[in-house]
Amino acid sequence: MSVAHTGVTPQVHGGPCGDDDCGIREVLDRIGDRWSVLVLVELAKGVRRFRELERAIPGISQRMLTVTTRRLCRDGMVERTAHPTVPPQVEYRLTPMGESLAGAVRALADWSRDHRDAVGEARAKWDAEGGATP
Amino acid sequence: MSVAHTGVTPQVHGGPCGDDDCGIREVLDRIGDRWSVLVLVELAKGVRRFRELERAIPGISQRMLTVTTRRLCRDGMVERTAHPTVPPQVEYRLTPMGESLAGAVRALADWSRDHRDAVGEARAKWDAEGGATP
DNA sequence: CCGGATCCATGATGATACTG
DNA sequence: CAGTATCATCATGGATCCGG
Repeated sequence: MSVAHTGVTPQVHGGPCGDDDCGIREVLDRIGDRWSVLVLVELAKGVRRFRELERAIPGISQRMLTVTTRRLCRDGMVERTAHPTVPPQVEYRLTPMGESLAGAVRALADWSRDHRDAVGEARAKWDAEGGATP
Repeated sequence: MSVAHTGVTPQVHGGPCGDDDCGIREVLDRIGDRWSVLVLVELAKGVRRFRELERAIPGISQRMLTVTTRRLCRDGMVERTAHPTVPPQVEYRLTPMGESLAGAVRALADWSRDHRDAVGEARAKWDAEGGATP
């Protein structure tokens, strides 16, 4: 893709993928989209309001923030608290399970940071050689 | 992209994550697609040939397997060895970096299995309540 | 401020047929 | 066996307008 999307919800085409899956697709179907992890990481820093999340995550649109938070709520990762004030005030915070997931995600992020350069080199090499295998 | 959020709040997990997205998007842009992790997990079991991978991953098409393995090769996760025999014989194996990534992915898969039920319940509850905020 | 609803562009994926 | 090529499809996500 440049991995832009990847279904967040199980696609209609999804295959059986029985036990070979290791359940890995389960998570990726939830956080593999463009924004979920970013919201997760931001909320791991503390309680946030809608507008705060929007400002903290450059490039996200109102719609995608709504869609993403809602999805995370549905999956039990995020808790939403609306105060009936004027103007409206809504707070988002991670549930214990959400915190747990954020921790697991952070491990992967650490891996990414540690190997960023190596991946870049491998890619540059591949591109320079035109995809051959010398 | 630079982060614009106002203040860095104390970390919940102790990990700094101070910059931007912690680089988490970097990995997800590589393995967040539908097939990469499945190929990764299968190759973590040992060397595989093209057909073997195809059979081991239900639902993947020839094209997507080609695209996916090639991408993993380009990023330095997989090594491709073609034997000039008849019929052709091509072997794929993880590089050390690929093994490393597979390990990190396995951790996430473990999380997934451990919380599968909890997520299912949360989702069922949400759906039953029509997305309300009880 | 916090969204919901709609239209639309894009790109990942799938199906199928064809080579070496 | 191990791909390559081409076309069709459909979710994802962006833009925008509207309402509470």
